[in-house]
Amino acid sequence: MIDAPSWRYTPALAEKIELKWQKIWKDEGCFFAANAEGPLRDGEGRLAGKRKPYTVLDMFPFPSGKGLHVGHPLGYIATDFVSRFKRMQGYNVLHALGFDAFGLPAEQFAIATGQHPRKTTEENIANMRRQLSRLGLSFDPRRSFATTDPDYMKWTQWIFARLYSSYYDPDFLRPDGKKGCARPIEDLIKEFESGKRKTQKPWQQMSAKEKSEVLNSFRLAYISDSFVNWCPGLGTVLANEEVTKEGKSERGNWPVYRKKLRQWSMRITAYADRLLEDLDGLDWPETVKAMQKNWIGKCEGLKAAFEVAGEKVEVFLPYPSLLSHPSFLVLPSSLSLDLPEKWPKDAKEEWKEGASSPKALFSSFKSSHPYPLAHSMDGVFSGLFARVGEKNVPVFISDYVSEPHLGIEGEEDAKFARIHSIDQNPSPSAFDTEEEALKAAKEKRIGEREQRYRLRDWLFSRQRYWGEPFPIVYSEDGVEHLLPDSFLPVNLPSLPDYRPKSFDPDDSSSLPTAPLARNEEWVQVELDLGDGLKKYRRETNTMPNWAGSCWYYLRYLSPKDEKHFVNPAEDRYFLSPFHNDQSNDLGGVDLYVGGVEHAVLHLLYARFWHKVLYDLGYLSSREPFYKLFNQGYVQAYAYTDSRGQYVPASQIESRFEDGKEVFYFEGERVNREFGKMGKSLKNMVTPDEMYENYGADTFRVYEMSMGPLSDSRPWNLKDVAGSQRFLQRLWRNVVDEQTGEAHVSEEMDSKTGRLLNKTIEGVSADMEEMRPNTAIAKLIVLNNHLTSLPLCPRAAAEGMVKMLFPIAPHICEELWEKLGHSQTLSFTPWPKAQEWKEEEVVCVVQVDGKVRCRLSVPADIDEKDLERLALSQETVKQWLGGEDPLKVICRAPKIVSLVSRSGRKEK
RNA sequence: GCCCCCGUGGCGGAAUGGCAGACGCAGUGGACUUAAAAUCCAUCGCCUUUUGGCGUGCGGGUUCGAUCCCCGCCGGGGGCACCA
Repeated sequence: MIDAPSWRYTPALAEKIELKWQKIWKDEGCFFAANAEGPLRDGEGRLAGKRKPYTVLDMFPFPSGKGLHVGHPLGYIATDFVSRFKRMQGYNVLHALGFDAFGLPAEQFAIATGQHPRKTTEENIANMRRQLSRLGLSFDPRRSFATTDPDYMKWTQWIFARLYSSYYDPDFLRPDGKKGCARPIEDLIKEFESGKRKTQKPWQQMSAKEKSEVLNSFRLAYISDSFVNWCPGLGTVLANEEVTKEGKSERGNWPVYRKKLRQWSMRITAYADRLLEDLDGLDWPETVKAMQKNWIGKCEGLKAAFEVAGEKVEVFLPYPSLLSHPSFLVLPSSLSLDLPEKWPKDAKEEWKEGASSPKALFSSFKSSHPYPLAHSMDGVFSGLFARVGEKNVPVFISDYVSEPHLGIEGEEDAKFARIHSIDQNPSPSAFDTEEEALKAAKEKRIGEREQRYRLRDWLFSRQRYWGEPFPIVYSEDGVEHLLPDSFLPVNLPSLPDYRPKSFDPDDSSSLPTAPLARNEEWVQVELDLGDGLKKYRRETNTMPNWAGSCWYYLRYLSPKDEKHFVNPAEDRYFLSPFHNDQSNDLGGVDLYVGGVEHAVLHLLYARFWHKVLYDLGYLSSREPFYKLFNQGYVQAYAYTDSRGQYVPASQIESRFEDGKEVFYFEGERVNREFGKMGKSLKNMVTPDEMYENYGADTFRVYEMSMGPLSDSRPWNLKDVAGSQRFLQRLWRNVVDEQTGEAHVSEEMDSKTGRLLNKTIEGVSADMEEMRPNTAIAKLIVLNNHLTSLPLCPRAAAEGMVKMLFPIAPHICEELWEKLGHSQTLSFTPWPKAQEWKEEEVVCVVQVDGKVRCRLSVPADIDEKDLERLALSQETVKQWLGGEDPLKVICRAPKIVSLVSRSGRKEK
């Protein structure tokens, strides 16, 4: 400690260097991306909007109250090295980070800490900014915002208004010349008024309420009656996920009831075809494409055909898996159904209606429900159609024994439900048991491809406080009215108590109420919507937090634009098709990095909005995200003692016993497990600890070197030392630890030159393909070689520093400066490999597939010469047993493969 | 159950048809040191140890040559959950 040279690359020096460069970058506006026009045009004069744009996007973070662990920044470090790499290649890189701050988690955190969500959200954002800023990420600070900012919320509401004011015309030509386009609802109204499009009752004779109903069946954002899981005990509507199999709430175990509720939806089903078609042109992981395809519903189904009581029965199964599922198949042969007394009236009526009229049933399926027959029970039974002769009859496949929503509580009740839902004469002549029916169905299945859209419209209302209010009011006749754009944003009123109301848990007749409904002063308004001052009631539901995350990437382009949600010139400059190296006409963000957990919903919703905005002429690109990359997760070891309790992972001692690693906590042997990083498993490591003990650069290098970016990997604190040693060695190679001055040689030997060249070649390819782990390995090889030299050649040092800069920017800037440069590395051109020829290469000679000899040969050796040379080798002759080879394969200059006569015989 | 992905040293992982185990961690031996840390050097799949033999979950196949391509198993992970 006393003897440590004053210029050793210690964590303390690393911190000093890191803070120094972070300040310089900030003061110089180093990461300002340049817009095509307007106030953000000049990007600090460096780029002047003339370069090719490159947009790098991180998935919108939610500012959690729990703080970050070392897994969270993984994706940000990845996008940062890509951004820095692209800047060095001469691109105008747009890289920004905002915050997705509305939604249930934010509200729950606020409730738990007894504060207002706006306050907790702002605090959490500040904390997250602090933790991230210490990483030295190259975001453009001018483009950051939160979804809760009134200025942003205004445009979210504005986009909702466009969706509400549009309908989908399957025959209208859209900008790319194909059929099917969103159009203003006014066009539809004109068609109704002129009689060009017929309605059941003449349009002119309809009441405002009737007109509203008709239009809502066309609007892309529409209001209708849908089912929800209502839990009076919690005073809230629950997601299906939050309801247990017993039909109770996961939290609190309260009864849950199915309720019809008037709420908002998005007509995403209208875009199903296009959402499927355009997937093919995207540079996305195949698994994510498959998940979206599966979700949208054009999946393969099975047609099963068999006979029941002399009649041919065909069944289409949208889930191929259900046939072999341990479920049972019941086939009624008539349409008369006797439904259980216990079933709610609604469900009974819908059931009968659906069963007796296949047509009605099919249309209701298309509009909102995934299963043709089971919609009234929604997932209780996977009800399907069967065709018996000319008749359509219901088929049930189920493995549920209990369905509390319908009053079916256990095995006995479930049987009751089954028996009553099938025919009185269940055709015993065909199948005596369900197993037989299943077997027959399996054997006779016809593997035809069928299409059904299972995709369902997107439920867009939440009975919650912390979300965007709808720009909607209701007149006294119950008809909804859109607020004009000049009324936006509709801000949230502050409520003394924003929590959900409490109800009698057993009162099934109660209805959920939105917290906003409690503020009568806010709800009741007097407005002039063009026909004089009138009284209205505001919509009291709020939007889900998908709303804000559906379009944030557009706002980064022109964050302060007061006239547009995105400035059209910036949209064209940054996102239009072919805007840089994109090979198709879809356009969109160049690179989108985030977790695979958003593979379906977020990505699907954002694509849907993007396409609508494209149809309406606001955007130039057909897709929002051209390339998608899913980074893996950082997992961590956790340790349990003999009682199964978790013990702090940071205090574990490992020893080697009989060649195996074993673990001790306070002298007691403990077990090692593997799982998520977090407080509950006592294995959390925070970025702050890493900054303090190693520095941000070491942390960045470690996270990027752990393995392929797309894989999940275990956090192993011991391994961090390797990354730290690498940076320390690099530092020592360039800087004299005693004086702090650069000590390099102006000469470079040819061996170092060749290795440098080879490294540039390899690292460039690795960076391009987002393989930082192998790039770092190659840089370590070069660095280890430089360590072995008496003095590091300047050219090699400068090459190293340039190549490592995207991953470990601070130390590289410092070394670059010490090497005598005054400009930041950020815009220094990425090194180019020289054209050079190896003179001599090693050739491998194989006999019967085994390497028997190595030859040093001229790189441009001719195949004949190489063959002759190989055959003249004594060892080769020995392995051939003195005979001529049976076969010779020569791939000059790398390999000669010989097949011996004896080797062939053995085979 | 169905679909997708993945199985390589003690560990994280390299190599995508051409010398398996790059690079890092851990381990072992040594140098330096009063000592420790740090640093540096050597070693580091298994068996024989000398030429060699065997090794990428298992069993087949294609090929001059297979971790890589094909077929069949075994094992692990993810999706199929209307959810933020």
